[in-house]
Amino acid sequence: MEAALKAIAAPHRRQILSLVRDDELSAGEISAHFAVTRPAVSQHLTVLKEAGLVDERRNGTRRLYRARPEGLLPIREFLEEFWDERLGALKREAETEERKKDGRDS
Amino acid sequence: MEAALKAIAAPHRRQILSLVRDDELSAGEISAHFAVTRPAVSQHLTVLKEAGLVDERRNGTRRLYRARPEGLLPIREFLEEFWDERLGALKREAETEERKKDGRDS
DNA sequence: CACTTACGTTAGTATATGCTTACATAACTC
DNA sequence: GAGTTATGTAAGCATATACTAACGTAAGTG
Repeated sequence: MEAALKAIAAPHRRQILSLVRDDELSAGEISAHFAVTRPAVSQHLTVLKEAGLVDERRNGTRRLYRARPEGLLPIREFLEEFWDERLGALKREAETEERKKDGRDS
Repeated sequence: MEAALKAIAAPHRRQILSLVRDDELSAGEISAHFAVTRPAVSQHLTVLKEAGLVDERRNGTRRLYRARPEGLLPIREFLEEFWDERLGALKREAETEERKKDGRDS
């Protein structure tokens, strides 16, 4: 999860992910969308690939990339667990408050 | 979302978040859980606070922190949208394949 | 009011990151 | 096989980040 989080923490990489979410694109097509140089985009693609967020497929001299949404699952699970258990904690606190207010205490 | 993503991309900050998820803790209590110095933790708390991921409350000389799970919502939404639309794209592709196989084409 | 406690803030440093330019490579094209 | 196309890799640089040690400060305590 660590790698995936760091990967999507950078705006350019999120944009790249969005680009290859629905379409499989070549490195060149991807870099055409950015102001930075092609090697910079290539480096971002490497980061995304190592984080398991994109798949790479070679076709002739081109390399085609496509999003790999499963790579985001660990992050989703982390967030959902955090969220749900926090809500659970709030609920418990509310119930504690309720008991206090009612003058009950067990 | 940018700030929240960068905030949770650092392991120490995720650990801090987990610590204050269920309990409100003071800066000192939090830093007691880490090998790094107290100022380092204090800096992490500032980052988390500015990202909207924790609330700070002052009580005498102490500062009490607690997780603010709503701060994670934008990230959750980003991930869920990404996920859902990607699945949609896969579905459309599958249907296209289906049509090809069947020899139909409209 | 001196003293302590619980903190944040500053300055400095080492490492990581994002980028560029220059170079290397692998696959098609004649 | 020489030349072109598509792309990754390496070296170098500027900025950001995570940390430490030293200092500043506001709120309680005698």
